[in-house]
Amino acid sequence: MDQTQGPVNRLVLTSARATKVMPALEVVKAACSNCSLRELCLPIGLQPEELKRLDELVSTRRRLRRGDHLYRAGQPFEFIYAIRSGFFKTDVLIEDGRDQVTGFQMTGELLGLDGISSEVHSCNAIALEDSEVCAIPFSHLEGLSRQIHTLQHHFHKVMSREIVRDHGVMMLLGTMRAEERLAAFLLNLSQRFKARGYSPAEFNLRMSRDEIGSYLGLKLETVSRAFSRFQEDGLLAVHQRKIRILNTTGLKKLMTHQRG
Amino acid sequence: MDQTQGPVNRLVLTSARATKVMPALEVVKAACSNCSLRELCLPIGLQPEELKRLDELVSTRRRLRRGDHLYRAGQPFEFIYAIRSGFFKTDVLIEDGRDQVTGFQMTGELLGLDGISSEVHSCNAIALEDSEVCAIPFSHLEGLSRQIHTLQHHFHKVMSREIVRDHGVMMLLGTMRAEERLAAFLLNLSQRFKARGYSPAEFNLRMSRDEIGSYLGLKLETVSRAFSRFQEDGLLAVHQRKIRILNTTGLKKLMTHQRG
DNA sequence: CGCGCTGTTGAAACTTGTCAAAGTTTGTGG
DNA sequence: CCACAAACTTTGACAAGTTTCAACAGCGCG
Repeated sequence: MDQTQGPVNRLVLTSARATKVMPALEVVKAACSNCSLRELCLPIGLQPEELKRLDELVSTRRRLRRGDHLYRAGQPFEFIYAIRSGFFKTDVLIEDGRDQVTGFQMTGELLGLDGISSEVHSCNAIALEDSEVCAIPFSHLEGLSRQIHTLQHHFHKVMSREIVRDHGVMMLLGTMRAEERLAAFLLNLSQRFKARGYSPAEFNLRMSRDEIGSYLGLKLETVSRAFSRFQEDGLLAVHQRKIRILNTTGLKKLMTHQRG
Repeated sequence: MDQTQGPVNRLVLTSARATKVMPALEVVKAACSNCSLRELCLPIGLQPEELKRLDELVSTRRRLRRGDHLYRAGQPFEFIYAIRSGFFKTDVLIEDGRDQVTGFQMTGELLGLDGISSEVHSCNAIALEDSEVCAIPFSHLEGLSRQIHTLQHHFHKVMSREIVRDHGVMMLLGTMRAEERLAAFLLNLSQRFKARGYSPAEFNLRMSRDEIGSYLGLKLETVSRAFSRFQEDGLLAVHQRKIRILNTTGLKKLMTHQRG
């Protein structure tokens, strides 16, 4: 991630809630136990002993270049992926050619949960910048989570969180108008960058206006106009994909403003 | 469920009342092993021995009248609920007063998965007709699924299926226009009724136009107009909440029709 | 230095929402 | 069992928001 500002504090937290600060950072090897993301990712709350056993699962690392597919809809499901670095989008396609971005995923988040239900991936996952993921064989994960209660519970929480997130997006798509959607989108990104130790006020978008539009159920022109409007109103400074939030409260107010 | 046509195959939806009337059957107890839904619900694929152990979990039954809340957003999460009979909706509310229906659930489906992530329910679940559910203490379910591989895997599939379903709704909300959304909605209901042994062509809607609209991201007037249009075009026969699908292919074609 | 991709802006067209009124059904209490 | 109220549904006319189409600007790359 080439954030405009590097990590301002060293990680960490899961949801917007728990905050914890880790002072030192060891060298990263291909193991959860010395991964800087362990408090953000799957290993949350595990004991050192348990962590070691998780290490054995995460055998494979995979590097992707910008534009590469991590997996495609229709491919057999085998792995859950944890994002070590980088930025992804997932999208679904239907026969008639329409498609929609269903999410943007960043460091510490899991990809592939959609594949469990039918043993086949139901969406595409595409790297929006050079990225690295840990591939976790799902059957092994199930095996280990039968042995480690904490891991099991945490995994269930992650899946549930995804469901709750999706409900939020449904809400956004179903009830908000264009500018409200974009405000909600930016505030969400801001919060997630913040949670990862980056500036919540200034960041680079990894996705195009078209991809934002697809995610928000809008045409790219509408997204572009909303950006312009926000800039006119002094809420943002926008230079291409570089965003600076000037007025967070203003954005929040706009987002929750009753329509009409 | 007062379907316009009873079950067309032998999948019997038992209520306490129905049981009394059927002398040949044993009295229905609060157990999965003699529940007619066991092939639709959580116990799929379990061995008789394993089924017995699941029985011990499902201690509580709960009856609800039309309009009753099964749970409310903000309440502590403790149970997963399996619908034995009836029909539910879930909805989310945000501060500014907006709300959205996030789903309609029927027999054999699970409710409450949203609560796992934060130990608190994130939406309301409301009965749209008199209903009955089995309450499954989630911690027990986790415990048992650490012992029964099949149960664990099936539960993961159910959660994943919910995620995939949500992606479908996002697609619908993000890319489809009003009539396409309603067509998709009706075809989905039709399919689910069919899976339960009811007529896929003729059914009663359990929800109001307003609730359909909320789910589809439309105003009730728009839903009403779409129904009228479908009727004019000979796709449906609509009498209040009673729907008869006259032309399934027509609906499908309409649903997948490119916009423009 | 120009080409291609991405983003911005304008005007017109289209879809859906809003407001309003009237029709229909359901539920309740006399 | 009827009458009335409340809730729900339908329909029309108009307004608002978003998309579509089109032209152009800016940036990055070869």
